[in-house]
Amino acid sequence: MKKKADVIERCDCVMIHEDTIDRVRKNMPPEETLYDLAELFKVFGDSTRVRILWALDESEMCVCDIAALLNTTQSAVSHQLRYLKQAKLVKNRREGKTVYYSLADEHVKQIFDQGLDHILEDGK
Amino acid sequence: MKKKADVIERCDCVMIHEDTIDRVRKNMPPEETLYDLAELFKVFGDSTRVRILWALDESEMCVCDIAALLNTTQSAVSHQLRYLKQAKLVKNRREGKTVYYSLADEHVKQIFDQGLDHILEDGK
DNA sequence: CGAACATATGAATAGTTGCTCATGTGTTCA
DNA sequence: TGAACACATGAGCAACTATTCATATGTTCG
Repeated sequence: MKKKADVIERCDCVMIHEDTIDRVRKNMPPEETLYDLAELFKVFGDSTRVRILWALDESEMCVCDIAALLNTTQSAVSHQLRYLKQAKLVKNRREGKTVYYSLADEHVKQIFDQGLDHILEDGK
Repeated sequence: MKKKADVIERCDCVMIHEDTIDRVRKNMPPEETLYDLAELFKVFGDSTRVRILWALDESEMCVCDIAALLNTTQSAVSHQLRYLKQAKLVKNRREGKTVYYSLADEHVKQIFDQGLDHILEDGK
């Protein structure tokens, strides 16, 4: 059947459940949305960034404070803060020589809590 | 002061807010927990895996179906499914030659929804 | 058993990423 | 103005990752 060949371009199997595929496809968000979603979670997928975000959820902090807290370098923290700012998850304000960072999104803690649920639940 | 030198090993700045750092440190979860949390989000940080998980939230599917739906190869899907299974996010059952995968965790959709909130909110 | 099919997996590769190191920018203060 | 400090940033590198390709495993059926 020609239709099948059109739909399945890269799968080397014979399609088994075409109705399922069509139904699922209809209910899926646009591919771009899922791509953006993955990009967001990529931000949370690094322990340095997770620790920074968790710290900022506790208190506004300057770059030097964060570096000391995480026992890493100022440069590494600064690079990650730039990343986090691009993702609109943190904001900053300057006060003299010091730049204070804080959370820019109230979802962060909620997302963390959902993730913790998973981790703690099955004792992984 | 000697104490400062002990605390700040890798930060090349003079510590400014020692009280803030101490307070935040007390309220932070153990480092291992935050590491595990980052590992979990790393799973969600890839659009192929996000699409697989979203699809499985709609319906149980076999490997071939998923590959056709995502327009990718059976091998790529199979590799990612292994990853997802290790993360305890999917489970599978065999029925003859076919292996059906489904979600193993009801948190997945909730975590996705939280993430979507962030994306849609500020029109990123 | 052997062919056909669905899936799994190991090795190789191209692309990505997080850190370090060196240096640049912006601010304060003497 | 220039030294000192906090922070930002570009280049380079080592480590990781997602896919592809080839092949192996497991199942059904004639």
